[in-house]
Amino acid sequence: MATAKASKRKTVAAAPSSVRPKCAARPVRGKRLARNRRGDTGPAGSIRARNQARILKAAEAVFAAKGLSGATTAEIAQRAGVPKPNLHYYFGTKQQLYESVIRNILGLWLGAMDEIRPDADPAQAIGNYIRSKIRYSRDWPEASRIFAIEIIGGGKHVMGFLKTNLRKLVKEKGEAIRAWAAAGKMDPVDPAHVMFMIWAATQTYADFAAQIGAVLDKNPRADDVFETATETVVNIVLKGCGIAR
Amino acid sequence: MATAKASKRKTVAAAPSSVRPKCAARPVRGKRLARNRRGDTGPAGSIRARNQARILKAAEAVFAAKGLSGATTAEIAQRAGVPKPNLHYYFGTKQQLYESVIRNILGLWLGAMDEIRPDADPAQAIGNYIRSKIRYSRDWPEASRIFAIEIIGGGKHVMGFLKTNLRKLVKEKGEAIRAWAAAGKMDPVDPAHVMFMIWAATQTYADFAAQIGAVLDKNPRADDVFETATETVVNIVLKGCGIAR
DNA sequence: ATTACTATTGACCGTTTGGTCAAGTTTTGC
DNA sequence: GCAAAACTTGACCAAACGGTCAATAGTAAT
Repeated sequence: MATAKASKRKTVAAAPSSVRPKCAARPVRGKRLARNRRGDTGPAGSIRARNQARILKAAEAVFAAKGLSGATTAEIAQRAGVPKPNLHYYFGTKQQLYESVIRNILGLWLGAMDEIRPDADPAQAIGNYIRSKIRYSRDWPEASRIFAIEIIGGGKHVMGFLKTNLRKLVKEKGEAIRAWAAAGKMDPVDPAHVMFMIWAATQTYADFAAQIGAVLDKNPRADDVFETATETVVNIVLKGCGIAR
Repeated sequence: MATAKASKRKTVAAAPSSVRPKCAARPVRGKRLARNRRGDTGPAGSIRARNQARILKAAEAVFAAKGLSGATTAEIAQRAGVPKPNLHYYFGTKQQLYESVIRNILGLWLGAMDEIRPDADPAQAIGNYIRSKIRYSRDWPEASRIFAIEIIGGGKHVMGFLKTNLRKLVKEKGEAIRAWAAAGKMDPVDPAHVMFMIWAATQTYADFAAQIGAVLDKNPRADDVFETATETVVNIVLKGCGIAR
């Protein structure tokens, strides 16, 4: 389809002599042609929305496997089924595309945290939080991997998020945990480190899937792996924190 | 020093006209000049050993921060304080240098596992294992990060290690854990998943140091962070597995 | 001192890569 | 139905990169 259409268009720079007049009258360069990125969402751009989604999805896969520097725009474009300039048309530079992908991911991070509230039962709250984090590792492993690579590399694209949103969240949820401990519902653990432990233990099923699959000699995405994983992590964390059920 | 010596050597290709005779009589190409990489160790090559160590150390730092594809040979060479061709002289290609770095890291991995033996006391054995893994995360965070990036990317350079050495190790140590459970010394947990959890919870202090530092608003390498981390992880895992102390 | 080997390095090269451009087509608003 | 805006894309480029080479310098054994 695309090829058929493309064949109609004739190339113009096919002058056999390789002189090329070097574009004497370049467009002013500075006005920048006002890259038309409009309000981003909105019904007026269904083509825009569709293509952006395709490109973002492809970019997610490639960034997850190879990181920012290892990913090539050509591979992302091919995976998305669009020519490379199209990608730049929608997202500007590779950096900006990466930042768009990261922004998507951070939204999901915060959502899962809502489970933990001081008025809830700790076994329910923390248990459900762990379950949802492991489910998330199974269903969106690529998001987790991109985040992991980003943090390992120093996290400079997410430092703002970490120092504001996430820090605040840890403080809030930490208060809940401290309140539970004060009420004798659990041991007086260090809330932040417990959260680090939960994050690590749950995200490892996305980030280190290759290792887990190799060691278990199983498909790491198999249901029984995730069931045993969930059970193990929930049991150890709850019992380890002295939370009765 | 190096510069002073270099200034003595005169360039030879500085013919002002840019013709360059194109090296008509190239050395046969095929005999390959027998890249002299000797037995690798040995006292006869103290220069070799020193330079290889410098380069490996620099490579470790750069690979840990940027991964295989993000690292440039120029940056590694600069960090090592040697010119780029020197790096190729000792290690061949970037790939091969990377594999050398990886090989170094895998050695450390196995060493730390020796702690776990069936005849030991589980609280001691597992507790010490966790302590040594966290210490390792503090002292060699770069090794952990390289390993993490490698696994996230699919682990193709370490798959052999994972499917043989590590799988065997997990099976062996798993037997020990099962034996402890059978003897009533701990709960009947799934050994492999407990190990995954321990690895995740300990390595996170190397791999995710940037996140931990940002959330805690502290230097993530500070002693008190590591002490609280160790205490938290040891307590939760031991208690969570029903191991009395 | 001669020889043989090891180590050092400036200059270079082919390829890959992110990004641009201008000419084209399609869609939208009126 | 037409003009403006949005979208598409082959061809291209400069910079960066991994890697090579041949000339040179240092070192050790005889």
